[in-house]
Amino acid sequence: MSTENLRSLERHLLAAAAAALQRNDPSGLRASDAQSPAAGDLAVGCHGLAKELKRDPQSLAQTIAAALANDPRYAAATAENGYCNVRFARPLLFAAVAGEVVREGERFGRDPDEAPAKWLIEYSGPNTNKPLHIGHLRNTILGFAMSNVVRAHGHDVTRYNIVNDRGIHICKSMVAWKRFAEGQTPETTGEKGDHLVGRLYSLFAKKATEEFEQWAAGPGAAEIDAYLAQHRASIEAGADLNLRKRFLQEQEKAGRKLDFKPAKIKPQLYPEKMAADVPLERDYAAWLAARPGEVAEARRADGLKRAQAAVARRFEAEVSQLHAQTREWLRRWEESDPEVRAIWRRMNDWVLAGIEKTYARLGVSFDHVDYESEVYLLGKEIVGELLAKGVARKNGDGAVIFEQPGKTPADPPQEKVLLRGDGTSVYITQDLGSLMRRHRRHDPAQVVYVVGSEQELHFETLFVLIDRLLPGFGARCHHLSYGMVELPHGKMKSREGEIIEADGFLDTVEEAAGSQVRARSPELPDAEVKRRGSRIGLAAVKYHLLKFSKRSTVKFDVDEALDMNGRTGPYCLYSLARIRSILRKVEAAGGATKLDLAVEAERLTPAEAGLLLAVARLPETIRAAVRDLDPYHVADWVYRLAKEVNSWYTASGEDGKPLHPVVHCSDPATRALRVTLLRLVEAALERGLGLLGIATLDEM
RNA sequence: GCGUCCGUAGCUCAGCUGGAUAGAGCGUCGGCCUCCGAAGCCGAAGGCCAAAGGUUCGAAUCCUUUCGGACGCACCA
Repeated sequence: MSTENLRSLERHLLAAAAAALQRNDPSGLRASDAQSPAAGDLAVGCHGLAKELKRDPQSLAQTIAAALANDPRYAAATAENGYCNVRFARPLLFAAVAGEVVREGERFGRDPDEAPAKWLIEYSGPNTNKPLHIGHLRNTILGFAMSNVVRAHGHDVTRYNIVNDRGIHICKSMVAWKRFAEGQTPETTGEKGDHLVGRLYSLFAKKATEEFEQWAAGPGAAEIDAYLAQHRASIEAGADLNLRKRFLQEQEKAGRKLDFKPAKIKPQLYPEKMAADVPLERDYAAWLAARPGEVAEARRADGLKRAQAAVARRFEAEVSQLHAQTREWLRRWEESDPEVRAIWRRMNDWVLAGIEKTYARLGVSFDHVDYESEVYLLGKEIVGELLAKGVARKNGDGAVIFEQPGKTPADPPQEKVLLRGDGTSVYITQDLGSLMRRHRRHDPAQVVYVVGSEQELHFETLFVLIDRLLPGFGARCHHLSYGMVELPHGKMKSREGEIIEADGFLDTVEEAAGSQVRARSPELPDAEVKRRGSRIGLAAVKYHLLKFSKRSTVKFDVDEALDMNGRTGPYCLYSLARIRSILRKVEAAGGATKLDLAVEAERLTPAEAGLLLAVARLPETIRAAVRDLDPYHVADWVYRLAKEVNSWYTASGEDGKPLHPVVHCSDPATRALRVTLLRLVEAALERGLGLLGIATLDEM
């Protein structure tokens, strides 16, 4: 069997093209996909070289085409628009693609030219005060897929999880449990551990609000009044701005065209904008006048809200019993107080057991788990080193400060706190600790953090800092930054309970998929319906989270995620299930005859050659995904291949007869060829979906 | 104010190391189940690629400015 693959075919092509032009190397020439299967397999673009030689691209393409016409490797070569479109000899193309798939087997898709390197990839990062929500879902699915893809490229990947198991938020759940729910355990309430603790966290928020409201209605009332009086002007201005916003939104809803978005109004820009539309301003005055009671109420309520928010800060810090106790528990935790540590350990175990179950159903895993409670002390040491090296300095109250330079002359340097004045650690202290520990353990060539884009600045700082301690290492650390997951009506706010919690959401999708399976196959046993529904539902969710490039913010429309038609996970699964169905029928009919490639490959139609080319593009797809740190490319490749094969096996001629029958193909040689082709596509789809963390199905 | 990212079809998004008629899904409209699975296939309509300048033989892609949007600029994580 040939040892060639698409890439070597491409290299030969470029070399031959360069030789035809009497060039020593193919610089200035670029190989790309042909415009359509009918045009050819690949194309050599001559524009770059034409510029260099000050010649017409088309004449270069013609010279190449003429030279290739005599080369047995090529069945056709034509010049068009400065491109030389090339069709490989069929047996060569088939042998190269099939050879690579068979040769590589499980490893199909790797880059043989890439030297394996040690990669660390961190993703998921759960908190031990609540269950996973869809934000974690995007992170976890993305990180798991990325680690699969980097591994498939040929690297040695270690998957890392970081558990945020310490800090004030954990103490809130603990205080809520101790005060309001002592005695409750996952066993007594029947809840999943993470859900129980998450409920306690919400309970804390609820109790804290009650505490505040009680105080605000009693002893705090005077303080709020004082605040209102003191900040009257700005409060009224704010309330008026909100009223205007409401007015403009109503206008837009009513269909009135506005030349700017009312969603966010910059007060300083506002007057000119409004002046530009005087009728609008006049209408606003009328709108206000028409509802005096409502306007007064809105102003009052809005003002009160602002005042309360302002006063709440002091309340939390100085008055609240609940918050005081939480801070006390955090302090006791750092002092290793036995009672606090025991409760902490117990509740963390509940949460982690629950989250572990969610990972299991998602089919994701990790090689190492770091706990922030274990690395923050090392982090403090690292900060000490930075201090000793003069990278950081202490400020007046003892906090350790790093001054991060700005990016432009207009960008002022920023002071980042690495350690609080009281010696307790902050976010970056812990990351410094875990990163250093990982470096010592693994000496990785590359480190990837899968974390939302809102933390870009944080990682920039982290990498700059680690680079001062380990010169050169900072450049090997990367932040796989991805866009947020938003609900249809806006941003998720976990404190207000406006989240889609992962387990419940997965249940919904799996059930929805299951009921479709049931509708299509009424005779199926329940267990099988459940199994298929679960796979299809998970495929839908995972694909939905990987089908957009990482930068894109995902508006999490549940209906869209539930959609099983079009560019979705279930579609890809369906495509593969159909191939398998055809292959089963072939087996049942006695299998296929042996393939004599030299002869039968000539029967390949352009669509079939296109299918081969699509399969062969996995390695370069993986290369792009690793280059961009974005598994999206693989998701796209899977869909395109599924689409192409779907189109191929359903294609019919004018008479309505299938153009590419397999089971019913009367010519055994063509049948053998198609069976082989389908096996290649099957293997490729299975491989691609596997990289995305999507488990496939034989039947749907 | 400063920084990062973004503005492409009605909607959601690809394409962005400059090159062949700007692609896909959803939605809309019209076909296709005596024919290997209709979670499917085929076709149609729909775009001054935010705007204006520039660089270039050539710009959705590079540069500048303006407008619009998201995120960040905590001794929170």
